[in-house]
Amino acid sequence: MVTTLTLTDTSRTSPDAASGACCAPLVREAADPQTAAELARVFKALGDPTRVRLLSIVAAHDGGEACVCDLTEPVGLSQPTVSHHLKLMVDAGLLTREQRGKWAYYSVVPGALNRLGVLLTEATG
Amino acid sequence: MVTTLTLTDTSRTSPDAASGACCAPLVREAADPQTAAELARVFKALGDPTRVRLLSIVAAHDGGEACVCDLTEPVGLSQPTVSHHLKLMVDAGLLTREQRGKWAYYSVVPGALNRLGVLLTEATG
DNA sequence: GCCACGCATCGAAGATTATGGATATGTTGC
DNA sequence: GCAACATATCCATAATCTTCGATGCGTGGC
Repeated sequence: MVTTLTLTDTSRTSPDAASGACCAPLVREAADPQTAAELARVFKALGDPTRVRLLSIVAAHDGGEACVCDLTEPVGLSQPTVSHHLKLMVDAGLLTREQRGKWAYYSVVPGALNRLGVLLTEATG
Repeated sequence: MVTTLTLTDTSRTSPDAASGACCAPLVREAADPQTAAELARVFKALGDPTRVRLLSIVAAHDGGEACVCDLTEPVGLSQPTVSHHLKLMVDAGLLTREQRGKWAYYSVVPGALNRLGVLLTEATG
């Protein structure tokens, strides 16, 4: 059901994938509908205060990863809700999930935020 | 009703404003709830395909500005809908509106996207 | 196998959002 | 003031989102 945005690893995936380094800085030329849709999906994943906090907490956590049990209390939401938000960000290509034993460890996809940032940053030079 | 995010012009506004250069790159330390909420509001404004396209079209347009009449046809939506989306982005501090004659010209707030980008970009050094 | 634990999924309720038709507001020209 | 035009606002509807309780699924320990 999800188009697997492939913000994940542009080194091996098709270059037309998504918010990767595929396209001009958003400000240079009008984004085509498909690119806009893919971009919007990532932004939408960041468009919720809870998710921003979750992402930030995960990134700042020891080892750059955290399990759900580390996250429910800081954001003050139920475990299903936190799992739901995490899944959204995984689908958006912002987080990865790794199951180790009974725990599911989430971590920020390396470079995902950077690529987004580059897209936003106008090479003002 | 809107908190006027002040992504607009950090040179004269209070430094605690919003997604300005106020805070660590989101990945360095866990964002506090208020910062997360302010950030999320900007991301939410970008979390819609139509708005991404509108922003992109405006930015890429001649003179970096465009009126509503320039925008309805490219996105294929009604004028009220386009106006609504534009207002959302103005409230989020991404666009500015300037009325000149009968037309309302929208343009990207200088530096707004850059500041967002910096927040996302982890100073990997 | 059974139980406890961590987490995902399901289902539902409430809130928010996107969209456009009708209409109000503001501007220009007469 | 009136008419024409460009936008904004209002209202209603359909779609989507957030949230959580209940429940299912996988793992580890006994």
